[in-house]
Order: sequence, then C-alpha cells, then structure tokens
Amino acid sequence: MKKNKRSSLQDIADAVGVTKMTVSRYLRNPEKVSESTRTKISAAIDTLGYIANKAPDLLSNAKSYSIGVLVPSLTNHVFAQVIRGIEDVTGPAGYQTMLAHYGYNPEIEEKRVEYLLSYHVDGLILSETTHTDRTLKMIEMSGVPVIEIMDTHHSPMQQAVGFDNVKAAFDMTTALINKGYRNIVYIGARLDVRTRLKFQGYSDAMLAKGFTPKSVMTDQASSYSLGAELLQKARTDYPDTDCLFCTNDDLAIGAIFECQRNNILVPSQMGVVGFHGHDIGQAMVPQLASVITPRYQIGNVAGRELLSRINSDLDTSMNYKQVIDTGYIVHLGESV
Amino acid sequence: MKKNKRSSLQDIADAVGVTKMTVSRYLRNPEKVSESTRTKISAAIDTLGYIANKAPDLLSNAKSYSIGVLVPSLTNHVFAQVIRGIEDVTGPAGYQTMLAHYGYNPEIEEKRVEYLLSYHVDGLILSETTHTDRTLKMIEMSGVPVIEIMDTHHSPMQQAVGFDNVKAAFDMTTALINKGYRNIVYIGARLDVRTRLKFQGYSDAMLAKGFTPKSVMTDQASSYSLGAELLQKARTDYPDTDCLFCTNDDLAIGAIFECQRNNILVPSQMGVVGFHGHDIGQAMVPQLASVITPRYQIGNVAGRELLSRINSDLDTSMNYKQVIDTGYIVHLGESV
DNA sequence: AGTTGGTATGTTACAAGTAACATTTTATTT
DNA sequence: AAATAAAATGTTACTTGTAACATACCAACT
Repeated sequence: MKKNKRSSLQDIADAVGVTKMTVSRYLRNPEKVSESTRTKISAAIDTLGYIANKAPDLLSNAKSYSIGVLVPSLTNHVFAQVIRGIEDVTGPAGYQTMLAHYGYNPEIEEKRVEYLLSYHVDGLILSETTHTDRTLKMIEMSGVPVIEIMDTHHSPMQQAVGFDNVKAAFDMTTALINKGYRNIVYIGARLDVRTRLKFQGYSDAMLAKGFTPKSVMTDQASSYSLGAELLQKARTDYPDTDCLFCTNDDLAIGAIFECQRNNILVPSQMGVVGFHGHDIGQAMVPQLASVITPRYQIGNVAGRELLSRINSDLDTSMNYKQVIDTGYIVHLGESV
Repeated sequence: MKKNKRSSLQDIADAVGVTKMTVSRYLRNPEKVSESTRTKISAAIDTLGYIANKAPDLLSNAKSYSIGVLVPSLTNHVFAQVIRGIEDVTGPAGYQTMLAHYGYNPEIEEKRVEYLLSYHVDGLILSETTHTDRTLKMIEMSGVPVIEIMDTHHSPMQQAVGFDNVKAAFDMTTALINKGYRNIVYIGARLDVRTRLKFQGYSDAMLAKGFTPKSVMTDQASSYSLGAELLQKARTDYPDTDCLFCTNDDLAIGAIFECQRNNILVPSQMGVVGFHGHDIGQAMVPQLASVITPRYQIGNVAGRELLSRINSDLDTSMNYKQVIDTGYIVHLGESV
C-alpha cells in the first residue's frame, strides 16, 4: 500500500477546476479570487488537508522566517530560559526558531550550523565563542547575521550578547574573600570555555588578595551527584577548605546536599557558591549564593538584535563588531 | 551593500568550467568524476564555501532524514531525557531531529505540526494524546508515521509508548495508604491531561480504601515556589493533612523546602511525594519519594519504533494501533 | 582503419509555488 | 449594441539538484 502523497496546490486546483495559480492567490490574497471560487477552494483544502510546502520558498530564496538557535545542551537549565527570551521576541514577529544542540562539541556544532543553513535560516544565535574554521567559513559565505550569546570576554564574530565570565567570577571571589573566606576552592566540571574563563577570574581575584588558587576539576558532565563527589575530593585534597566556588548551581547544590548528609554546617563550616542563580538554588534551604545571570534577558536582547539586523537593508554581517553586556548580580544568599 | 548570495552548484560549476551535473556527481559519487576535475571542484567548493540546499530534496519528495519531535516544554526536565533517548537512536541512523515546543497548548501544537510537516519530516513524535481536529487531519493526510509518548491510558492515533498515568498514581497512592497515611492531599498544577489522569488514579485508590480524595489545584505552571504555596494552602484547607502527593517533583521539592523553612519534619510530620524521579529529588536530603518513570527509555523505544516504521514498505500509518508500555517504579525514598 | 567498450561529461525534464505578464470574462457606461 | 473598464483567471518562466538518457572522447582490439 502506498503512502498518501501529501496534496499540492495542483491537487486542490484539479479538484476545483482551476489552475494552481488561482489556488495560490486564494492563499495569499483571497480577495483577488471570486466569491464562488473561494468557497470551492476552501472546501477542497479542507477535504484534502493541504499543507504548505517549504521547498519553493527555499528555492526562490525568499526569507524563511526561521532563525536557527544552537545551544550546547538541553539538560542545562540556563538555555531553556535563554530560548524563552529569544522566542518571546521572535515568535510575535512571525519567526519560527529552529532549535538544535551539540553537546559542547565544536565538530557537532559545525554539522548543526550546516544543517540550519541548508534550511536557509534568516539568522543564527550561537552559544559558544569558539568554532571550527569551517563553521566560520560557512557563516561568512552564507551572509546570515549571527549573534553569539552568553560570553562577552572574547571578541565576537559579529555581535555578542552576554556578560564577562572572567569579571563575574572575579567579583564573586572578591566578595567571598571580603566576607572572610581564605581557603576557597574552585570546583569545575565539563571543562568548556566558560568554565575556564570563570576559573581565570577566580584565580585573578585570589592572587590579587595574596591567596593561592586551588581547584578540583573533572571533565565529566555536571550533576548533583558529581557535586557531592567533588566536595569530598576538595576536602581530601585541601583539608582546610572553607568555601567552594562551583562552576554552576548543580554542582553547588549537590555539594550542599552532601554537607547535609555528613552534618557539615553550611555556611558556618563550609561556604558553597554556585553560578547562574537558578530557581532551585533560590528556593532551597539554605538559599544558594550564586552569580545571578540574566538569561531571559540575554535571549531577549539577542532575539531583538538579530531581527533588527535581518530586517535591515545593510549587510550587517560584514565588518561588524559589537558587544552588548547585560551584566550579572553577585548574590550571597544564605550559603556563605 | 548586497548580501553574499549563498553559492549554488551552478556557481561551483561555472568556476570550474563544467556543468552543475558534474559537480553534483562529485558530491554523491566522487569516483565517477575524473581525477583532474575532482581536484578543481574540491578547490572551488573550499573557496566558495558551498552549503547544500534542502529545497530540491523537498521538491523531489525524497526522504528528508528529519524527524519532528514535539514536546510541551523545554523547561520540564522530563523531556530533555526523552529527547536524549530519541536522538541516541535516530542520530546514529543518520536522522536529524527537528525539535519544537508548544507550551501545553493544542492550538500551538497544531501550528508546530504544520510547520514540521511543511519541512517534510519523515516521522513525528508527539508528547500529548489530545490534539485538535486539524492536527489529526494533517497527520492523516500527510501519511507520516506518528508516535505519541508518555501516556498509554488513551487509545493512540497510531502507536503510543509510555506508561499508564492512572495506574501509576493508583499504585503510589495505595503504597502510601499501606504505609499508614490517611489524609493524603493531591497537589496539581497546570491542569493538563496527565495531571488529570494522575488525579484520577489517586482518587480511585483513595476511594477503594474508603478514604476521601482531597486536592489543591491551580493552573499556574509548576515551580518550586508554587510547591511552597500549595503546601501552605493544603494545610489551611485540610488541617489534618499528613501527606502530599504532588503531580511532579518540582512541586514536591518546593513543598519540602517550605517544610524545612517552617520546621515541619519530613516525613514524620508530613510525607511528600513527587512524580518522575528526577535527579534532584534523588540527590536531596531527605531523598524524595516519587514514581520513577523511564524517560530515556521511552524516547529510545519511540525512536526505534519510528525508524522501523519509516523504513518499512508497508503503510503503517493506516489502521495501526499499538501500545508499548515501558512501566514505572514506585520509589518511596526517605520523604514518606 | 574501423569497431567495441568504457569513462567522462552534457542535456533535458521534473518537483511546488509565485511573480510578471497575458488573456478571458463580467460589469458598466455611452 | 458597442466600447471601455475592471475583475478573474490563465500562461510562462524561474528557483536547485538529480535521475535518466544522450553524447563525446579515448584506448584497445580485430
């Protein structure tokens, strides 16, 4: 048995007894079609269940009204909010987002970019500042506007929206030192670019105040149970540890739970700090200290900027460098 | 300044001095092109940065090697794992997933289905069992195989993979009653189909043992802070409440934190139960009681079934009804 | 030299929808 | 009734890549 071939304008046209051009008109400018034809076409479309075909749009190089959004991971809560921020701007403007993820891997990112460009997205939002040469080349040749989000420490391809991870970690570390902590250990996982930048900010701050940077790092993916493990490793490696600066909230929360299981009081015996300020950390007892990052706003601003460049006549993709800093908040909560 | 038009096979062909047919051959069967031409084409592609165009594939009605995956929400952790389960099967088989979300709204789901079908996805995975008439019609006419995941209580369009929400809630409630709880209150948010099914299972179990079902419901979206609120509301509305059965882990965790803030001991003064068995609940202190659902496996099985139907010659979308039950685990943890 | 066979490349047609132009039909005016 | 304007519909051409078929070229063999 053969599959229902999906019906085309021609099928509708045949059913009604007109040419497909008339059906096409009905779909875009119904008022240009006579009342009686309109009724018949409408009925035929209902019966046959016509679904538009994107192929001709792509062929004629029309705007696709799609924008490609590439995030490293769907598990990471950071990006759910970024995506909401993007779609709250792009959706009402009539754009669909084509979402893809690449597991923090630049080679997979390259494939995803190719995939998105093959569908003629009108613009791209990337979550990373490091890309393969071919990724850069493809984007350049395609001429689509690109925005890189989350980090503004590196020089962007074209335009970046986010905050400076180095500075954020520096500020948090300084605040911890000012609060009296002396043996702060940096806890890192999945050693991606941003983790390294944050570690740099932490180190700079420690050295600036005359303390030695210490760290426990792994390239496993973050999880609550990994946070528990790394707390124990920190206490073994550096027995006088009085505070953990974790590269994200998941690790920090896992560490706090592990403290609770081991009757280590937070914050009096051990300070714990995360990064991003997720809901769970803010809801828990004790409330988690964290650098609160404006994820929704980053998405929102990135979406707005991208649309404005898509709809601009200028070719903004060439020789264009701009950084938009959305800031962050050092929040000390109850866990330090 | 005009945008770089992205280069087509014709552009490559012109640069080399052959026809686009030769370039096309180079891309699919390089060995059919002479050594010297091959070198020149390869160089031209590098220089011009050719990116494949999906349009002709769509036009010629070829397989798109894309499958559409529709989830209600990206914030909901349940679906991140389902997606991983799907992609772990579909990725290695050469399929891309086109991911979209619809905020639990059937009208938006309809739009997303239309969008995915307009890109000629080879198959669809939906996360809901209720759809608009037009959604059903479009899917039927398009002839693509569809799998509905998460719930198997309803009769599926074609094929469903998941577990029976009513039965799961019934079993958990029965376990709670057997453990000695008498005044169990059901806590529901965002009153979607699955919440209603779970409430039904809870009610059935309560009535079966001669107890009165009680509930606190809202159609706000779930969050940790909402869990805190609803705990307080339950204590006000039903002062003798001894256990909360929350429709998901987020509410349950929020309720436990609120207990901690108010010195209500869990589980001795208040039992708290969630649904899905997320990492955070399993990591926290006390470990959360929850119905652990095999989310990764649901995605995995759904992906495998879908691929097998896509690659089958039979038109499996017609007159096909099958339910695959992946089960669940009633896990009592430390919070009851 | 002429035939055969293989290899490399070219030509044509096609998929779906739409812009631009052409034609037909209907309504309105003289 | 004929002329004109306006409305409705039709025709052609175009976008990209590829299958199917056609042709050109060269080497090897009779």
